[in-house]
Amino acid sequence: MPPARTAQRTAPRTKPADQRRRDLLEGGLQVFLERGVAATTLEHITKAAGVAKGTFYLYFDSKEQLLVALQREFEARMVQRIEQAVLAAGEDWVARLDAWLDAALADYPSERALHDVLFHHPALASHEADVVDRAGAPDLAGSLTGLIGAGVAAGAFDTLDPELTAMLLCSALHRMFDRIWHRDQEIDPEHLAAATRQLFHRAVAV
Amino acid sequence: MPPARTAQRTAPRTKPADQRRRDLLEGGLQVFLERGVAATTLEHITKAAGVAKGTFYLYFDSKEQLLVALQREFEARMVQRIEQAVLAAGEDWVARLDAWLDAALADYPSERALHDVLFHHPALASHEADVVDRAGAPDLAGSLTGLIGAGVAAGAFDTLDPELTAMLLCSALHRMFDRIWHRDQEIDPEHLAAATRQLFHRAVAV
Amino acid sequence: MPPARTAQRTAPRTKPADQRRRDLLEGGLQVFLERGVAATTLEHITKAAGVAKGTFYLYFDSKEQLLVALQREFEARMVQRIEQAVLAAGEDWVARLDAWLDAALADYPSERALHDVLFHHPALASHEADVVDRAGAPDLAGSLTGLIGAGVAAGAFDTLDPELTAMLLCSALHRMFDRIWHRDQEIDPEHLAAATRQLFHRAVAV
Amino acid sequence: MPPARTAQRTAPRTKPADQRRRDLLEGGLQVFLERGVAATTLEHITKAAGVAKGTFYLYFDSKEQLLVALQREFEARMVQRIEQAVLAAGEDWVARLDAWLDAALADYPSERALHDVLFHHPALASHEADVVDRAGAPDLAGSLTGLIGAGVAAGAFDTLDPELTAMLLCSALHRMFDRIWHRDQEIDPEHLAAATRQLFHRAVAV
DNA sequence: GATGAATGAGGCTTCATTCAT
DNA sequence: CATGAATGAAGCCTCATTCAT
Repeated sequence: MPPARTAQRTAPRTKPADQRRRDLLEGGLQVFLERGVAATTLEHITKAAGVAKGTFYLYFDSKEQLLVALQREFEARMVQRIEQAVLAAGEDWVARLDAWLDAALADYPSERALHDVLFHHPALASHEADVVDRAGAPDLAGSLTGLIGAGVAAGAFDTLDPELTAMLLCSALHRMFDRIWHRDQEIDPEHLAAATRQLFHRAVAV
Repeated sequence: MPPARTAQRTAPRTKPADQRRRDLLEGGLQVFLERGVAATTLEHITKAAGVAKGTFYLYFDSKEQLLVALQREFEARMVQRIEQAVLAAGEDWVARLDAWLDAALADYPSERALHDVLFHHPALASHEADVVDRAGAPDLAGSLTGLIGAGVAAGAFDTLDPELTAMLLCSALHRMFDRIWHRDQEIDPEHLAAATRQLFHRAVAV
Repeated sequence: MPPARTAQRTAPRTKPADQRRRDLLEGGLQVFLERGVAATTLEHITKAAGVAKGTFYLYFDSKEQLLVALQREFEARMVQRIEQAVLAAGEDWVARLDAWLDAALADYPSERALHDVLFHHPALASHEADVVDRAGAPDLAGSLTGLIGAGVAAGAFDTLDPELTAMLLCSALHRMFDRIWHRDQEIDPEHLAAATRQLFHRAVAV
Repeated sequence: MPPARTAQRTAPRTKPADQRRRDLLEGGLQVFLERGVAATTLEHITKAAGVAKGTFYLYFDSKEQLLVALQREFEARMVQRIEQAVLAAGEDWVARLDAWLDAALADYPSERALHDVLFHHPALASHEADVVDRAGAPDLAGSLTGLIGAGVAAGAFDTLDPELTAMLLCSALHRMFDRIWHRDQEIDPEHLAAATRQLFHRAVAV
């Protein structure tokens, strides 16, 4: 026999921890996008997540930590998509490189706001923030390093230092989007892709 | 309430406006370097500049404005040094490109803290900050664009789009230093220079 | 923002003290009217008066003093106008009383902003402001007291206490305008005059 | 930074919202009385209320709002006392009017400081403050209007415009106390009551 | 007399974080 | 687990007043 229900019992007060964490992450992202990181308060975040202020601290140590978690997620997701594209590109090394670049180019703009908001905050660069352990998080440069390194090993690419080259190319991409976005320059995507591909090819002497 | 009286009546209180502005700029830079932008307060800045709190607002509208002024100065100075190096490199286009790169590589590390502090603050990227007029300020990418463009025109370089290529290379440099610094990776400067030069050369098909 | 330097020195630097005081008084009044007393700064006042900040203190001890001077002026001018109207009213006591009232009613609205701004500031009522010597300044209540007192002496009016009655009637007038203004009630001036006159007449048993 | 830890862990931090609001209202009143509105800071208010500075903003939007709330309360309480006195006065209209006046006269002085402090602040009269919704708040003039209007309807009083007359009489009372207080005139209360009553009677042609 | 750059005390308000329930 | 009232340090900025020129 079912126990007597009390008249009002709308939502269950406890949710699985994972879900709560998700809510916070997503609520935070949303308000960060809406108002910028600096202008976002804990109040906004928790309200967006549908959670009380104190609850936040059950899942994150500080506002800063939420930001870092978000950044990690963002990059990890992007890496994942790119690597799938590379896998789908077949055996040819140039095709693989092109696939890597195309996927990156396709991804960056689609997450402009995200990228923009997350990576332009002192959290990543402040004096203390380096303390945050980022080790092991999948990153773009690592992904490209793997690809170029393998290509070099296979004799398809040539470069003095695969890792450095990968880092340089990744950096170029990253900052380039920053500049394009922040200057509101209209650049034809096709053209941009062509010029970028040229640089990538030349960088590994294809 | 009137300021406390001191026995002495000597020191002139007013300085030329230019000097006061300088003081503030330098005081601000110093404390930004010491404690990071976010942790710096008006109090710190004015104390470092040897000036009363209210005086700050006679010269800048806000903390943010001081930062922007500093950023402009920093980039302008760097561009100036680099262009002088290029001028001194003679007629050869490759030598000029190398001079440009060497000067940049030489400059970046020497001003690491500066670069670091100034360019990693929302001021440059925040939702509202784009409002700030940066037009006309000399910038690195512009400088490289000029060089590559001229080289292409002279038939010495080849690239689909000089401007985009310049931007990509500048971005690569800029971010690369970020990453190196923030990861505390020890990279042999010689090696780094060689790898970077290779990328630059290849980018313009030298 | 650095102060603008002007090379030129057009106007003569010294004016007669009386004129300077006038300038300040009028400049002050103007900005008080424009932005309200609380929102007005010394900066505004001196700028409106076309005078340097320091100069202000050559003529007034403080912002407060300027306000008091303005209040005195305002009331004095009003009293003067009213007494002229009474004088012009002839020998009849009721006609005189009516003249007094009509003049007051005519004057109040025309200086609404003035009255409003000047008399609604703590200066008049603050804990310290009573220190200000207002003795001897011509005032409305005094003027009415004189009229009623004389009328009583002449056997034309009757009231227990001319002074108190005058004060009550003046107060009624003063506050009434406040209320009307601040509630934006539209009251027919004719009607208002009639009702007020009835009160005045009855107050002195006419 | 976290608040300093104290050894004790006893006192409950939260009170019913009503009580907190009360505390703030009373603390505010107390310091307003002690030092005047203009000289009172949030610091003083919250200290007097035994509350942290931030807590204030949980209950009021600004210092100004606290003042307005206090003013409303003061007038409402006074009206209430007066109306009770009128009720107790019986059926006779003149007795009722006298009761109204006597209660008002009895009340004003007893709350001199309160009245003084609360009603002499720009809040009530400033350019923006009219925005504050005062609609529906019981007020003195409204109370007197009711009484006179009813008396007129009953044929006991006569006046051109009950509302205007009530407003004039209230204003007279209000300002008269101001003037008496601020000039430190010693007026015999009996005498004052007699003179005032005469005005009231005559105003309604009793 | 006149100037206006400089002063600096202090106000208001925000907001990350805590903790008693 | 969850809550949200309470905290209070700290920041930015204003502005009446001074004083060296």
